[in-house]
Amino acid sequence: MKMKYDYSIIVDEILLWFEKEKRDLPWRRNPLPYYVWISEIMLQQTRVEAVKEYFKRFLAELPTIESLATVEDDKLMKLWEGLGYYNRARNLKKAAVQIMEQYNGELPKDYKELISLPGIGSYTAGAIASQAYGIAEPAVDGNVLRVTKRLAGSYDDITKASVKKELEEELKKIMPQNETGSTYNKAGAFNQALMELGAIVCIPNGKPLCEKCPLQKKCIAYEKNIIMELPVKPSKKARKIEKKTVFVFEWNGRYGIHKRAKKGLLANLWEFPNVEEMYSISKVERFLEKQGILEYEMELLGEAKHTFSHVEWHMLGYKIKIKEIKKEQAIFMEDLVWVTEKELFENYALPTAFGAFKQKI
DNA sequence: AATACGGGGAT
DNA sequence: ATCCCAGTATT
Repeated sequence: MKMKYDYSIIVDEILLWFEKEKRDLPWRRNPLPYYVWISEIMLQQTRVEAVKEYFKRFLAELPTIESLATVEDDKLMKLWEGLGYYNRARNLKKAAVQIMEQYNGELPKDYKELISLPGIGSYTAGAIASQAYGIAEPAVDGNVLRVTKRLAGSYDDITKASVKKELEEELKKIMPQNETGSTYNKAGAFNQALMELGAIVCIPNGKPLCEKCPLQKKCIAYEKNIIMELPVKPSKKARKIEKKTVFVFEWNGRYGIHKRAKKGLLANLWEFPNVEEMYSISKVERFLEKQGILEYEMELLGEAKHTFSHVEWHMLGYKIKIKEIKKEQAIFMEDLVWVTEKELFENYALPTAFGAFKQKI
């Protein structure tokens, strides 16, 4: 038998706590819709600390929606390099173009219009509507799920979309409305307060700081001493392992890099050319000969491992300094672009997965 | 309802 | 080694 928790009883207390304890974050200084939007996209599945510098640099380079709508893709990717989930950046630009064309260059206020834009789902639509426009829409992220399920002492599986949807509907009913004439954005503050509590008090991984929690007396999980059991989140399945041999080719003082496929992992980003499986030195020698690379110096760059959310790369790197090559045989080399070290570092977005070898260039 | 999609910090 | 982060889009 499932007990409903009445979240309306926490509103005033969590708002008071938030005003006292909230962190000073770059995107809280001036909640313009564009700033809120960029910060919320960057913060998806990404820690606050990681976002701070990316946020500042991004806005210094692309200060307006119009500048985002017209930015070169390579520059956009370079600004996002290392932040991960690169489709977020592509969707940002797609949405910016749409906003210029359909919304007269201004981010819409309406929740349904927001959620129709690429990269904006229920969480982000609620975050923008509430924080930038003061509209009473909930913004349910991982923090909010954790905090509310602990408050309610609920064993709901928070990985289920239905659980998130139900919580959104429940919170929407008790969201504080902004008072007319007031400059205090209660709706935006309430959403942020729940997330802030989740981020700095009711934390994931390890013991939450219940002694610092303003809602301790209203927390069922605390009362029943089941804090560590909540929230319920079934473990995910194991990652698969992919082995690769990565080549850092140097030729006439330039490095050969390759553009990845348009779809899939690290889509459209640059990489050092690579093949499946880990090649021994003798296998590399045979491979290079087949490619018409007749004279070269080989240097073993060693192994590197990179873990993605759903796959793991085990890589073995070789630096190949090419002296002589018969280009007509070099099928593998055909679509390489040869760039200087300076260009590689300044102009081409190379994912972190290749960082171990980029460093040994 | 599952799965793909990055990277890093904390335990 | 595992978890999980101010999630969304696609299958």
